[in-house]
Formats: sequence, structure tokens, C-alpha cells
Amino acid sequence: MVSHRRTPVEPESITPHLCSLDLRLHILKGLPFFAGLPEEDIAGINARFHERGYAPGETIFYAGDPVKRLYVVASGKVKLLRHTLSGQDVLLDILAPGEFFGNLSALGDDVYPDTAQAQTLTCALSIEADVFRQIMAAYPAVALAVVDIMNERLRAAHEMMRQLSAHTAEQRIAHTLLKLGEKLGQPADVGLLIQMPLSREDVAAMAGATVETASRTLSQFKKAGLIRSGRQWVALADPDRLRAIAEGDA
Amino acid sequence: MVSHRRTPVEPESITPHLCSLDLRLHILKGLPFFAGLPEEDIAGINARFHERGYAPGETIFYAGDPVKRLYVVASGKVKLLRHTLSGQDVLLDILAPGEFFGNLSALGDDVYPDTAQAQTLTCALSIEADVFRQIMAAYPAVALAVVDIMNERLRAAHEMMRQLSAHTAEQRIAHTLLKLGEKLGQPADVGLLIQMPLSREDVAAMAGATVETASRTLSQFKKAGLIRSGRQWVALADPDRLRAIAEGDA
DNA sequence: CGCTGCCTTGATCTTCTTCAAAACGTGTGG
DNA sequence: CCACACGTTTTGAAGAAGATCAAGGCAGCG
Repeated sequence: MVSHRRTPVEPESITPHLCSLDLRLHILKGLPFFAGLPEEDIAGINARFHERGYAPGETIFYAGDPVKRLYVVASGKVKLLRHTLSGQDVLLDILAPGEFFGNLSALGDDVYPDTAQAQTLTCALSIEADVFRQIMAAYPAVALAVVDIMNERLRAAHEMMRQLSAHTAEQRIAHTLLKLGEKLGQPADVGLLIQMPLSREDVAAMAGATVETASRTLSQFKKAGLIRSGRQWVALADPDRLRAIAEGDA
Repeated sequence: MVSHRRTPVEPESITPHLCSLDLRLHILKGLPFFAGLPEEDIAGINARFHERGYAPGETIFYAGDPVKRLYVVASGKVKLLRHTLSGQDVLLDILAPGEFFGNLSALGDDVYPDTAQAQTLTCALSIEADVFRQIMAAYPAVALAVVDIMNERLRAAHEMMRQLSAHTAEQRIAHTLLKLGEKLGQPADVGLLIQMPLSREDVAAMAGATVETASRTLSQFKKAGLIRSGRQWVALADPDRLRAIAEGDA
């Protein structure tokens, strides 16, 4: 049963729908915005978080849901996506453990702008947005860290906007793979392996293209020795040359 | 000389390259992130800001400049754009008085990710990023307001990403006009007038299209009675129908 | 062993860009 | 006040990139 698995991607640990208390504390301590906080304060904050596990493909919340919680990925991977009327989805980001998502705004509509969906077996911590705002008010360092992270995300979004409006599909797909490689890549004998089940459709939705174009382009990259790939996985064999393509050289 | 101006767009007030002290205080008081702060604290903060005027078309800073300042538009309009290697620029946003831009991050590269350029005669206040971070640390309410604003911008950027990757040029241009109308629109006898000199090239760079496509699409909108426009100006005559186009109905 | 999803590949067609040139508006200098 | 010159806008025709439509192939799973 395991013997003829062909994908090099390792399945998520079988830890079920609960995160152990150890893991929770470990995750929270490692969170960029709690870095530097006294341990006992973190323990106090920890108590304000709820936890919940999600099966692969399960939706954590839908765009438009009228709730305000802030989530943190404890384990697993989470897709952040936005729907279009035509049913065509756009994959905005893939979040790794330690990253946050959800709604932490005080103003505006009380709805999530995006849909969040577990890509693998996932455990997520969540907290009431208002409670988190209280924490930010009490610990300015936390607020500053949040600003930094949002700043970084805004920068990434702007970069993506540039990509989408001024680059070819080939360039955007190369760029998408590199981004995923940076975030989720693990060295393996096939190259820098993107550690997660990643379909052609996912790649297409991230790069703003159709499944067919994504497939054609990946085939072409594979033929050129830039990547290796199979059903639901991709590994980067030659990131440098990929980068050249993404930047418009090749 | 003035008699045969054809544009309905009013020129920026002739106030020259300096903002009066009154204006400075007024701007700072009205800033969303200083709302609710005691007046005397604002006066103290005011002292930490520098001011500088810019001529139309003048660049405030270039992407890659190794400085860290946070800017606030006091008067005028500022274009935020990102260059591509192919010389094709992407217009990320147009900022109105009261909006901020620049670099306020503590981490990452000490460079601006985007270029900022005065679109009209502009006065901008600026502050050292580190100083502003101190202010955020001292006044948690300020930090929370900044988080809210960045949250809103991130949402807008995600929306734009969706637009770029899943909509036609016509839809994107309609959407661009509506966005501009919301932000800069003023009721006039020609419709909701976008109060600033706006070339076809600007529209194209915001919508991710070429000048020619923008021109063709605007002509078509004009013929259909959706907008009125001329050299360097656009007014929305029928926002509702434009919205229908942007959303994919028409 | 066959079913169900993913992935691939080909042919066609639409959309948008590119290239080219002309028309127009605005401000300038005569 | 007029005419010229420049930058903006418009329009046309050809071309390319990618979407769409349509089959067929392959892997994993029951």
C-alpha cells in the first residue's frame, strides 16, 4: 500500500485533529509577533486561543462569512483563495505553519474577504479578533510585528500584481514555482521539492492561467530539465534558470 | 488663457512647495491613525515630521532607494508604481491627501519596493521610519490604526490580483474607473468626475493593459454613454452599468 | 481489473498586443 | 491672435499569446 507510492512528497504526520499542548506553546513561542515576549505572558495568551483540526480539502471559512477571528497555522498547509463569479478561483497564497490569516480588522465589513481551505491535514489556532486587538494594545511589540508582517505581505501582493499585469504565463508560472520553493522547498534527490500536494490546477490558480497552460508549461520546463514533477508534486531542479525565465531573460 | 481650458478637472491650488503650519496640523489631526489622540500629543508628533513640496511628475523616491521614511500626502495626488525590466510600469495605487506611503518596516531590505511620483502639485510630510515606530510603540491606538489600514490595503491588493488574473481587459478597466471614482470622484455636471489629470496611459497601467486597449475601451464606454472623457480626464456618467460590466454581467 | 481523477496533447478561436500612422488639443512663440 | 509643435489620443491591420473545446492517457484506489 505504501510500497508503490510514487510521490516524493511526505504525507503530513498522522497527528489527528488536535494539536498537543506542547505543540501549541511551541508554535506560539515561535510566532514572529510573539518573539521576545516573556514565557508566562505567552502562556496567558495561549489560553485565549482555540484550536481545531481540519481534513485535507476542508474549508476553514468561506469568503463572506460574517465572523471575525484570527487564525494561526499550527501544522499543515492552508490555501487562501478568492472566488470569481465564473467559478474560476484565484489562489492568493499558501500558508505554512506559523503564518496567520483571517480577519483582524476593527473597521469595515465583518466578513472574511477570502476563503481559507486546508490543503493537508491541518491544525489551526484561532482567537477572537477583538481579543487579539487587546493583546496588540497591551504589547506594542506585538503590534509592531504585525505591521511588519502585513507590510511584507503587501509588498508580495504588489509584486504579484506586477507579475500578473506585465509578464507572460511562462514567466508567471516560473515565478510561482520559485515562490513556492522558497517557502515550502525541501532539498531532496529530485531537487528542491515543494513539500505539499500541488496539482496543476493549484499552479494555474496561483499564476493566473488555465490548467492546460500550466500543464503545457510544466511539461516544457520538465523537458528542459528545469523541474521534475509528477501527479500532485513538483520539484525544482534548476532554480537559477527558472529565475532567469521569471525575470524575462530566457 | 484660462478661457479655453477644456478639462473639467480643477487644477491643484497654487499653494507652492510648502504646506502651511495650519495645513500640517490639520492634515495630521485628520489622519486616521492619529484620530483620538490628544491635541498636544499631535503637536509633538507634528514636530517630528519634515515637509517637502513636489512638482507634477516629480519623483518622490525611486524603487530601490535605500532609505526608510514614511510619507503622508498633505495635498495633491501621488502615484505609487512599480517598474518592470521591459520598461512597462504598473500603477499600483493613487494616493489622496491623508494617505501614507513609503517604508515603515523594521525588517527586510532598507529599500522602497515601489516608486512614488507626484501626479499633481503635491505637498508631502515625512518622518523617519524608526521614529514612527517609536510613536506606534508609545501609542498602541496608532499601531492598531495602521494595522487596520494595511489590512484594508491588502484586501484591495488581493481584489486587484483577482481582477488581473480572471477578468477581461474591459472588466478591469471598468473596475479601475470605479475604484478611482470612489476615491477621487466629485459630482459634476458631466457625472462623477475623477478629480485629477488622468491619461489613457495611467488607466492602462492600473488595469494591466496597453494604452491602445485602454483608449479603445474608453471610446467604447463613451459611445455607450457610460463615461465622458477627454484629454487627461474621465468622468463616470453611469456607474451602475459600469459596475455591471466590471462584475461580468454585460 | 476497472473506475475516478489528474494530467497531457492537439486544434481552433478569441482576445489583446504590437506596429504604424493619422487626428486632435494644448500651450507656445511669433 | 494665429500658427506651429508637441504630447496625447484614436484608429487600423497584422500577429501572437493564451483560452477554450475535445480526446485520450496514466496513476492510484477500491
